[in-house]
Amino acid sequence: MGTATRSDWAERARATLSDAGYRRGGARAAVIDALAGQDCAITALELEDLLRRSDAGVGRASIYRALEQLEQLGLLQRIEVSRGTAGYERVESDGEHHHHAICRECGRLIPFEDSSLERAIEQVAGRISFDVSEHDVVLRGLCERCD
Amino acid sequence: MGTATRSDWAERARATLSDAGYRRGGARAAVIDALAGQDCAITALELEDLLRRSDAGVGRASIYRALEQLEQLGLLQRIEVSRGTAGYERVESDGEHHHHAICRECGRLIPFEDSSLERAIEQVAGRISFDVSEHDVVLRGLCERCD
DNA sequence: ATGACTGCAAAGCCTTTGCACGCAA
DNA sequence: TTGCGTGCAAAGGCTTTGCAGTCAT
Repeated sequence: MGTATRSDWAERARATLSDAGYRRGGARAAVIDALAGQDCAITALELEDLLRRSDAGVGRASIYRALEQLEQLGLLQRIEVSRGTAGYERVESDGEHHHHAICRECGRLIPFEDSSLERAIEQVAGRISFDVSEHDVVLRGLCERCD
Repeated sequence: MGTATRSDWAERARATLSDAGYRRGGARAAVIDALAGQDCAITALELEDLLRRSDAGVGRASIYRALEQLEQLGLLQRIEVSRGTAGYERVESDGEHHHHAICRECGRLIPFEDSSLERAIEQVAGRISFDVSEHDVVLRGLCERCD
């Protein structure tokens, strides 16, 4: 109970965009649907590939524009997945989220969750004079395959 | 006692480079000296400006090359300070380090330390099958000036 | 003398922007 | 009909690479 589903996110994204005054369009709809099916961060170029294979294909610029809009509305979180490349993943309405371990050898992303880490971050956020709206933790090293 | 100083870092950097078979050169020496004087992350282009003003000036390519070498030797940590731009800061030998709150309005970096956060990260590192060599925490939001 | 170090310019890569056309409202 | 949404191509910004000259060892 109370568990957010992927379709919930897509629904919320459409509603939020609508409330923000955005119209409907095929490209952005395709981007939203694709993001709804991801389990972890995906880059703009990976998204472009994915959309070219399955659906009709979406212009690269439209993908970047959609990602930026969704990020600004708090529906996506942007993280750096490799030198100079950004990945995006859904922000769930219930605040549930994970962080990433990134393998410096193969670039693989391993997601993990940790409640005491979250607690520690909340406490830090409370004691510094800075209005924290989001946070991100990255562990770097070698994954079990590359070790 | 036991407190690492900036010159210690520069000294260690020179020794580590030497041990790794690198020769001495003016450009890299200037980069090391400049980094030794920084309190927080600095980008390659900021470093270029800094060096052009004070000393003789160092080619951009040499700066990037030096930063990469120092990072690979574990003497620098690379962090994304803004969309698509990397900042570098010293890695101290005693493991002492800070993390950053980044203002989404003005881009300012506010460093902070937190021991319980470090403890939580160590525990996470211990329980996932991933060989963690470094970690990074970023808080995003508004700084007190922009709030 | 040998090969690393450096600087300049050119190329790369991801991302953003300009512009004309199409579609939602 | 209005002007947002889209796609293509071009431009941007940071970073890397090729190459010839210089300097450390």
